[in-house]
Amino acid sequence: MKQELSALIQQALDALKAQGVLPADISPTIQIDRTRDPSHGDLASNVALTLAKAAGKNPRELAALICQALPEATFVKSTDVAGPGFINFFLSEASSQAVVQRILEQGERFGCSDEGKGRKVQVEFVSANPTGPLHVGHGRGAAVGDSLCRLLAATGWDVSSEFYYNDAGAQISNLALSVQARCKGLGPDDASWPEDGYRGDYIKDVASAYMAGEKIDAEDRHVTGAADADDLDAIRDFSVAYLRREQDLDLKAFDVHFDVYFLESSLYESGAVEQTVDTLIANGHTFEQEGALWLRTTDFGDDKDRVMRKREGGYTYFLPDVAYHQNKWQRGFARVINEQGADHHSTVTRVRAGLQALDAGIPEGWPEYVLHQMVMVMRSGQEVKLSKRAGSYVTLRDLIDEVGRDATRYFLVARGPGSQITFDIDLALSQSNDNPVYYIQYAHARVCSVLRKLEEAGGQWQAADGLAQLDRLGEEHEAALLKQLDKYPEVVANAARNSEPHTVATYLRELAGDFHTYYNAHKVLEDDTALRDARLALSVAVKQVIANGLALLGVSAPESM
RNA sequence: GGGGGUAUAGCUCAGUUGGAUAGAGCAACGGCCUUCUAAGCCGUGGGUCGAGGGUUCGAAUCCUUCUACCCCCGCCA
Repeated sequence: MKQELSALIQQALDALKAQGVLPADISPTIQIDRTRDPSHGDLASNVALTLAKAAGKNPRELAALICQALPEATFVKSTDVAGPGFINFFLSEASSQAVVQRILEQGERFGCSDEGKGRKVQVEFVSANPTGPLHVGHGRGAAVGDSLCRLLAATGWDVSSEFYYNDAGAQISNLALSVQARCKGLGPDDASWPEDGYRGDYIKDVASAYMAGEKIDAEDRHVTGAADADDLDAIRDFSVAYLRREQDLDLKAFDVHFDVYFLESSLYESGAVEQTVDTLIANGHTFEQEGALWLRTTDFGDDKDRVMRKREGGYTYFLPDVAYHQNKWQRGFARVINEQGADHHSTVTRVRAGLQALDAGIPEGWPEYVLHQMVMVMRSGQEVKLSKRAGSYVTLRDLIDEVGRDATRYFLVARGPGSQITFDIDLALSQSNDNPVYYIQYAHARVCSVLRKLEEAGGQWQAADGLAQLDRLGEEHEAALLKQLDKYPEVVANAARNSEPHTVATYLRELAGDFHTYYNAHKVLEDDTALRDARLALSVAVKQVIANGLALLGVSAPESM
């Protein structure tokens, strides 16, 4: 619709140029916006404002001239010059109502687009090391990352979700030692408890499962407990598999799925890390100092140079990071989006710098990052500290079990990643109406309820009947709904393009609000069957869009509440 | 000291990429269930958009200088 209007304005401008009213050498980009206030029509353009100076006319006068020069079009009912010089467009009822038909025809595909054109995109998120259950921060990453995947898939991208972790580093030896200590009956307060060991109770569970010879099936590995407290290698393998499985269960309960699990250790095994070092050296971006090998990341915008190979010979985590992203590049992803906690933001410049230094033709802004801020957890008015080592943090599973998946997901994805959020457990537990996810789901359930009511009364409704009567939708509340529904595909496209899933949540809140208002003001199941059919069509369209939108957030759309 | 983030109603947050009179929810107050689910609706009150300067027809939004809070700044990941 915006495109059609834009074309009309272009024609008007051309006509004015031909008449000599406008200088021939101007070529403005024509901007069309949705209006906020219904009295401003449905769509508006500011061309007259942007062109006024070049045209040497005052904006309102110019707007009037453009209006007069606009060709007739069936979908435009009227135009108006308003405010400082906006051109307001009032669409014909038929063209506003047509959105209902599009929704009913396209069903769950409504809102989808082909913007990605089948190109490959990867979203890496969560990427927690297997040293403990997932906490709320991981939950936020999971909610945002998974929603991004759904958005990208809906907009025509070939999406691959990826989970990256380390099963071999210092953290993992630490884990193995902790489990071993538990196997031997030690506790965190004993003198011989490993320094920096993991103190959480879950370590005890890992130990007893290991000693019981349990068989562990994680998504990407399978291990049986050797029940030998002296075999540290066996303990390590078992512990990693056990905690990976725990995380899998957390993610499954959250309805989050990964296509690929990628091991940091594989980068060493394949020689990718060595190759990366060699390339960086060959490209002349490195230097040696005090026995360590450095990469001159300051050449690429970093604020200081970084060590790649330590004096004692091992690599810092920075190097596998670069090797890993080179690997992603080689896999042919047009876009890579890394969803991480904001505490990792310093790696952004570093990794990009490393990739530039490879001189492999990787774009400067690649990969993209979505960084989410901390999640503060409150209980009884007090902050619960998130500390893996202390083992006293609130796990994602706790929240899902207590609050429910839908509410947890919605809460974690409904706000911009940049905003710090406070997860108030008492509030979430209190079953109060504070959580807007119910508000949205309720709108969906209400439509289902109306349909059930119709059926109980022996009535029937078919899409075709409703679509034939769309011109009966003349109420103000109906106009507002139609306009809101029409906006949906744009919301999805923008959310996917800008990696902002929370805008979908905001949109759904508005749509649900519009529907509740409408529902209270007008009866759907009218005796007048033509009117009834039209309103049912509109209601079913609302139900469809809510279901589509909630699906993008990974939240269910219940038929009844 | 350097880098990043944030600052909008009492509280939690939106704000359509620079548009018209800045919006929701919660909290407060007042109304609406013999009629499709009241997890709902309607109404009232509540704001120097952190502060100053700049850019222009027009700024919560862009630039700049401050202030406050959070995160990062290791040859840890």
